[in-house]
Amino acid sequence: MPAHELGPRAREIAIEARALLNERGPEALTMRAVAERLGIQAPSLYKHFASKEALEGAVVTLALEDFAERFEAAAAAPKGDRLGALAHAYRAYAHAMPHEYQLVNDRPLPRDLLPEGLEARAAAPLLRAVGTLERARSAWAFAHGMVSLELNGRFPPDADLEAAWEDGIRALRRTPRRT
Amino acid sequence: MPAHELGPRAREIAIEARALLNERGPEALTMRAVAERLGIQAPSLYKHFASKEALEGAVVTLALEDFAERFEAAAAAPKGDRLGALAHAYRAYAHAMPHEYQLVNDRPLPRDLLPEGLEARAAAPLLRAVGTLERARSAWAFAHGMVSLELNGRFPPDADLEAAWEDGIRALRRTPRRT
DNA sequence: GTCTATAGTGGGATAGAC
DNA sequence: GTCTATCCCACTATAGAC
Repeated sequence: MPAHELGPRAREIAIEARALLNERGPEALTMRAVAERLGIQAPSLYKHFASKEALEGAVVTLALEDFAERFEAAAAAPKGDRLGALAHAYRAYAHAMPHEYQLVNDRPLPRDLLPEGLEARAAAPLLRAVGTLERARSAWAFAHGMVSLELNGRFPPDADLEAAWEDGIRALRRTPRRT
Repeated sequence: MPAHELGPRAREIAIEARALLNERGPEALTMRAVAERLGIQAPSLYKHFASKEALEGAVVTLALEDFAERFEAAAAAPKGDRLGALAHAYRAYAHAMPHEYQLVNDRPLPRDLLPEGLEARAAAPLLRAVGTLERARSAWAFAHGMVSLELNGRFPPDADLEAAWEDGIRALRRTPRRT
């Protein structure tokens, strides 16, 4: 069952699972722990989700919907530096919910468990801001790469990450050449 | 014990573990499976590595050494498009050994298990090619982001990834402004 | 350096009653 | 929708003999 067709109880479960993920990380996201958080027993969850994978799909859906809202808001607000605003929103989201970010972005998307159109909705603001598909993809790759390396502590502790972000954004802000 | 001080038998074990990782993925990298591949029992491995984590550290070391060699070779060869050559080598390495790439790059580095200087060695060719730390970091982020999104199937099946790579590289090739 | 035996942990999932 | 009881699996790791 796709996440957008969940019953009310299933939705509550997904919300708690998401909270658990964000508070304690992906390894803590077990059926047992989700159940405990809800004050029920683990087997009861299987009345609402066919498998752990299905529950994770619902969590990914909640996460993508939240991200899309923030990303759309960032695209709407500023007059001038739209790409910079999107980059800032992207980074802020990842830093606010690093575990969730990685669950959504560091592995294949469970597309069959997502509402139709959600993935495209999340991508749309960037595409509108940069104008071409190649640039949207290269800009997304830059942002995802920065976030991923940051979250995993791959840059030196004294690295000036603001400078790296600014450098990449400046390079990508120029109008891409038509091919 | 750091990976560069391994005994000969430990090194053999690490090499088999690496092969197992590359052939069957990170989930298949268990002490049992490594032992089976070597024709011995899992507990025997603990005479050579204190823990699974230590064995993984040795695998990461082998991987980084291999990557550094390829990256250095790519930096040495071409006269003209050095950044493009490095990007190509980076991508080719990731595509050749996707599981290994993710083990090394999609999580924190176990720095205490690595030979001194290896991390810096792997980064050096890019830094030399682009000249500034910010640009080295933003270019690395772009390459890592592209690879990560590619390996996880996050781009549409019909996406022109060559175009996205070329777009990003072109944007990042320009000399960064001095700050 | 390898073995056997085994401890200990934690997880996903099912059956069937209420 | 929740429960109890239970199964089955897989994994890391230790002890002690050879």
